[in-house]
Amino acid sequence: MSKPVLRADARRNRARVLAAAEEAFAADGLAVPLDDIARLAGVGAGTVYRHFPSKEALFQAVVVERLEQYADEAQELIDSAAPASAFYDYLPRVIEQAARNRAMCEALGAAGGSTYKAETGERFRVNLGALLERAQSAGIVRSDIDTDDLRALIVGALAVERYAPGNQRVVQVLLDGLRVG
Amino acid sequence: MSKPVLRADARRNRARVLAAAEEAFAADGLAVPLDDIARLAGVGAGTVYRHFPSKEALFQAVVVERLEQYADEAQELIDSAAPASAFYDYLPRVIEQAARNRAMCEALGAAGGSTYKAETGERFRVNLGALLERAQSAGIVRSDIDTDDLRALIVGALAVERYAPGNQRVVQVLLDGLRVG
DNA sequence: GACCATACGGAACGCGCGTTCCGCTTGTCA
DNA sequence: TGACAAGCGGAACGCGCGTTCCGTATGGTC
Repeated sequence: MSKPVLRADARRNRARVLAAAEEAFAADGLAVPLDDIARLAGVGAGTVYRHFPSKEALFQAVVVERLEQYADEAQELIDSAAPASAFYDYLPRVIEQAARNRAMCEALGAAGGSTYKAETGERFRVNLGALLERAQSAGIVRSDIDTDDLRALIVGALAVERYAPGNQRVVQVLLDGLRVG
Repeated sequence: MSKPVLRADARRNRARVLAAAEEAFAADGLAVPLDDIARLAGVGAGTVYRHFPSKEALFQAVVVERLEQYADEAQELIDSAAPASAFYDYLPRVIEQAARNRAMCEALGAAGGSTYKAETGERFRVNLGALLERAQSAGIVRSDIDTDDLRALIVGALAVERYAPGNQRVVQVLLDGLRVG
């Protein structure tokens, strides 16, 4: 249950694998062959499996790391920015970042996220909800949507971005739809 | 180049394969194994390949058929309904139909549709554009978006529907974003 | 009813990829 | 510095699936 203290080379290799996975998954999503990740990391396939029980688990690790970053960014805005600007700063930024990252598109878009969604990215969800509620209280965002609706909208925006990269107008339509009517 | 006149059983089997493919692709998308389709159609795998050069081609055939239906529906509304109601009738309907059909979600969402998109579904695209322009001329839809933007929005809506099925509110946000601001 | 091109079924093939295994290497600690 | 556990690489395995092949069946025709 605890950490049996990793050997130095093991620690180094683990970091390499994570970095390689981050890059490879971002570019090609879950579809990237695990051997490619191993080669990119400069290790053998067996080494990857020493550190992660499965390809899926490695993917999870990468995704969770990113979701924590997103949660951090949200937290900063919650702490320091006005409700209105915080919300409308954050949303396009997260959408753009995630759209450039196929791993995040697939992870966020996975219908329901069902199985393991429970704890994964909970902090992201909570902070997203906080940003939303503050914006709603400030009267700048329509009040008939909740956190899950917003998350769904982000998924939609990601699909749009992947379909027509860099199309500002379409994402703008989404944002305009959120404003109080 | 022409039709060498199909034998009766061949014609029957071709129809069965198409029907089975329609059902299977709708449920599971391109991921469904071709053997499953063959079994569902009550034929052998070889028979499927006698009628379609590849699984991908069969998928295409199914998708094109559906796109023609969508184009037909658009045409009817163009011919008989007022610009405003035509547009806002059509969009949710197509979104709902396509969302229930994984094949259509994947086909429409395929980034760019690049390779073969040229002619495939062109009639759908054209009619969609007509509905949009009429609604814009009537002053009921913002004028800063074009047909491709609208198509991208549909892709986004499909992603939303698949993520949170039956969520009326989210699709409503999209539609509201389209109205003149 | 017989002939034969057309069409059929499903076994077999090839390939890609996730995962496992095992003989060898290397960091660690006394 | 020697010994041993921890870690490593990459070959090998198993499986799923798209595609092909070929011996058999059958609809159309005279």
